[in-house]
Amino acid sequence: MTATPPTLPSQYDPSASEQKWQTLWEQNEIFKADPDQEGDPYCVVIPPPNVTGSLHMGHAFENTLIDVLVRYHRMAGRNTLWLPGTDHASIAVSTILDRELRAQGKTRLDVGREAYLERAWEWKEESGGTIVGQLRRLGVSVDWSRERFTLDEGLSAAVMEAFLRLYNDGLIYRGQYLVNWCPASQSAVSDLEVDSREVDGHLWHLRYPLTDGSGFVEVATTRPETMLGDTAVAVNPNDDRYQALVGKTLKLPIMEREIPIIADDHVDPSFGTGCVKVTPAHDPNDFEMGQRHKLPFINVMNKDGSLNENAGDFAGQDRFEARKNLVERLKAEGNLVKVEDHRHAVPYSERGKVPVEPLLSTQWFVKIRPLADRALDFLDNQNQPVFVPERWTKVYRDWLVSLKDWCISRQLWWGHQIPAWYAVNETGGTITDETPFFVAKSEEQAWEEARSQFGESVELVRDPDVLDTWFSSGLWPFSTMGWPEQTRDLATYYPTTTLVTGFDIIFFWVARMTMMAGEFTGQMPFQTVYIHGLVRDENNKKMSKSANNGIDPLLLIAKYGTDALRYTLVREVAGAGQDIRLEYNRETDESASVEASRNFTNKLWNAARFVMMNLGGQTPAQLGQPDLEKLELSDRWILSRFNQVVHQVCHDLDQFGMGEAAKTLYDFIWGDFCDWYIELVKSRLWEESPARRVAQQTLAHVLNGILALLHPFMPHITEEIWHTLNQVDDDHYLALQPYPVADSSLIDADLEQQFDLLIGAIRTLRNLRAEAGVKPSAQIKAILQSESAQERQILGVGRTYLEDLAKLSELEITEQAPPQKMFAGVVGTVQVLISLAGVVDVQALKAKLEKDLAKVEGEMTSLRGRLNNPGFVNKAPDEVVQGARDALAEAEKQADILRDRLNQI
RNA sequence: GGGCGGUUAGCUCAGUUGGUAGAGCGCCUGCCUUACAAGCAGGAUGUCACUGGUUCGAGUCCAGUACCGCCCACCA
Repeated sequence: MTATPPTLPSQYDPSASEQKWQTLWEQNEIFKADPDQEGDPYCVVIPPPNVTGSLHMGHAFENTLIDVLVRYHRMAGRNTLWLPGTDHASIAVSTILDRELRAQGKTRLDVGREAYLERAWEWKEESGGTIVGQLRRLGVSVDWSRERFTLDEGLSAAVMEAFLRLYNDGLIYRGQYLVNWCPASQSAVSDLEVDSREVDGHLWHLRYPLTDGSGFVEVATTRPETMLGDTAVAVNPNDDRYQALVGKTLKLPIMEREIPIIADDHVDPSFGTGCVKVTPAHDPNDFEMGQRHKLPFINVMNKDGSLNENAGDFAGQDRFEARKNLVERLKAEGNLVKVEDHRHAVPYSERGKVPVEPLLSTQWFVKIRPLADRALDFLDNQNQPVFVPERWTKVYRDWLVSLKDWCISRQLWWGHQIPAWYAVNETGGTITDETPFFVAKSEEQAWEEARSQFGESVELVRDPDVLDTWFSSGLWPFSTMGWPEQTRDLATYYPTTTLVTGFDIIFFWVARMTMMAGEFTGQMPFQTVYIHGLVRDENNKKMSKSANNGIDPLLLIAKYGTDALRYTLVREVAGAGQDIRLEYNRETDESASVEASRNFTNKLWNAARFVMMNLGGQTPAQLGQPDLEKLELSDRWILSRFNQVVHQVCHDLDQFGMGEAAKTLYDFIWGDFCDWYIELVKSRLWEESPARRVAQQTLAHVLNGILALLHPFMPHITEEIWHTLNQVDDDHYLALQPYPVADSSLIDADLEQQFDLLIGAIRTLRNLRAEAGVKPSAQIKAILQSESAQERQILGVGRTYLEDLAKLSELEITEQAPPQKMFAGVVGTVQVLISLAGVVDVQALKAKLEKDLAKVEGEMTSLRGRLNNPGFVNKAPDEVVQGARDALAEAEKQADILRDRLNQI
């Protein structure tokens, strides 16, 4: 299967290669975790994508980041598990299925629970399959043998167990409270599933007459239809204007109901008239006031958003239609004082996209304070989990502090059905607030308990509602490993090491996991939470379905390859936690930044091709490690640079600096390795000699190292090249090779500095050639003059490099400046001269020298200014002062050389 | 109303513990040089948002201002 170097095409084709490795990795189960393997465990659970369709760019981004970390740690020797899976996404999938039914003119009630769920599972298979296929296209190194789904058997058992334990501990209760009701999905939703939107609405001022006929009270409302359920009007107890009214009663217009005027601190006397209508069954504040003052709770609304029989004449009308009609009626009766335009926040259902209605209903709740307080305790006393970037800690903490009880029941069918059975025979065959119920792990157990309490004739009906999706997701880090059983996986891989997710999900998911884990496992479920930013579109807009501005990762993968896309996403992420912007042209489906990464893959491909074509058919193993005794300057330089880079990349990755690591590798591979080392080594490769062998060893060694270093970022192309380079078969994989470890004995800062002089000299020579208009192919004579013996020595060692890369036919290295008229430049204190046989553009030469001189003189002025400042000389650290003196000396030398040359013209 | 990010080359962004600014893309010039034209060589480009402060020295630290963006929040 391994190709031979000469047959490799000059352009890398990702499409065949990527699929090949994805298949081989999976078939050979090389990412299958083994709890008995040695090494410190490193475990990540995937943030399970919803089975609502397909993956978007955010998923590609997130899973790429995870894969970089996971592959790095796996190669670094950790016992690694990345556990994949998907989430059933109760509301989201229900919304899709309901829409599908509606298109057929049906509702879920028409098809029945069983058929509905059958369809839901079909949908899950389809969408889940798509998503899993897309994850494979990303090349993620997950353990597919451990793939889980939040609604599969094991996880369902975990959910039941969790519910039961919380219930038995008094942390789950059922009761009638005001919930956020979404009339579109006809279900309760949690506070988090509500978005507030600024809406241009109105403020209706209504007039309620006093029962004793002594006048009126004016109230204002943004939802006039709720007045049908008013059971009081409230004023601030300290409001002098109304103190006399407190205790009196009003006659509610239309309903003709007598309602009291109460005093409550909640009322802000400075807003509006200072009088507030109180509708305890339809407003969260009023609900609390209702409780405080023991007011009646009158629910005037049905679950579909229409008004009910308590709304009198308006019964049966939709809430917005009723609003219009009611306002007309109030106006006709003279009780509408005025209508003002009013911009205000309206709570919208995140899923249903309609305003939510605070509605009184019976639901299941998790008593959250004990759970939240435990998570806070872990955070405050043990700093767990650690957030990266650190600033998210505060966001997480603030939220836990202010958290209220969590409504976990949803009036839907797709999900974990609540394990509560009602003895409906006790309440006339239906489930009411008073129906006795049994919470049990199984139906059998419920029956058993029911019979022992109510006798054989008891009739049981299971609660039709399902649990909030996040209830099961909250258990994900341990339920996926077999909890509540004490499994080998749990013992080894739990708590997990790192969780990678977006900030938008800290509340929804991260906090739920920490609370659940604290309760059930007594530990935080992960050590570190790495929070990444959003992927924004080319206009810096958040990608969203509604804006239809998503960029399909599959499209870019098809065009540029998975590795190119992955690399783009990672290298953009340098500022950890920052949003990233993806360049994209919607006309052509092209992305300049992904193209740049694709070019990088091609660069690597060709560098590898060059190396392999010059190894004489030998593998790195056959060539052996570079023979340190025989290394020449450029070999020692690239090995120094390489080890420096290994050190840097490992350091960055250990600190979650994936973007920095990616950039470091780019610069090293393209700059140091391709632009310099390969060019420098070429002349040695042309002919058989001992020098050639060291060059081959070094090339092979460094390339192999590059492949390993880059593998977490670009797993496919590196795997492909690695197999060809090393001529190994399908029983070995780069993905399982050890990550390079820096050999600090090969890092030589002095040598690198010396090498910079050579590079500088070559650059100066090339610059002179270009300025002088010398043909690129022409060989020329050059003189390098320096008074420094050390500089001359370095230049001497690098003589062939200078000759090769600056295309010199002759090179003289001298102490004394030659008098001839020559084209000149300067690097360090080296005077760089090229001869110009015949034609010299004197003006060009003069202009160049003057430009260089001006620059150097500017530098000198600045340095002198600093050194003449006693404050600087006395207070700055010695090495800084010395550095400035050295720089000034060099600049003066350079200026001398340049002036000298100018004078000669 | 609270809180958090951001503001650096035409565009997208880096900038480590304070020591006079970098990359990619784009642009200009010249090259199809036997790894790569998805390439090579050379070049141009910046009142580091604004104001003040600390310091010998500030893109970097402190205070404030402006603009952009995000999160949280029950003003009817």
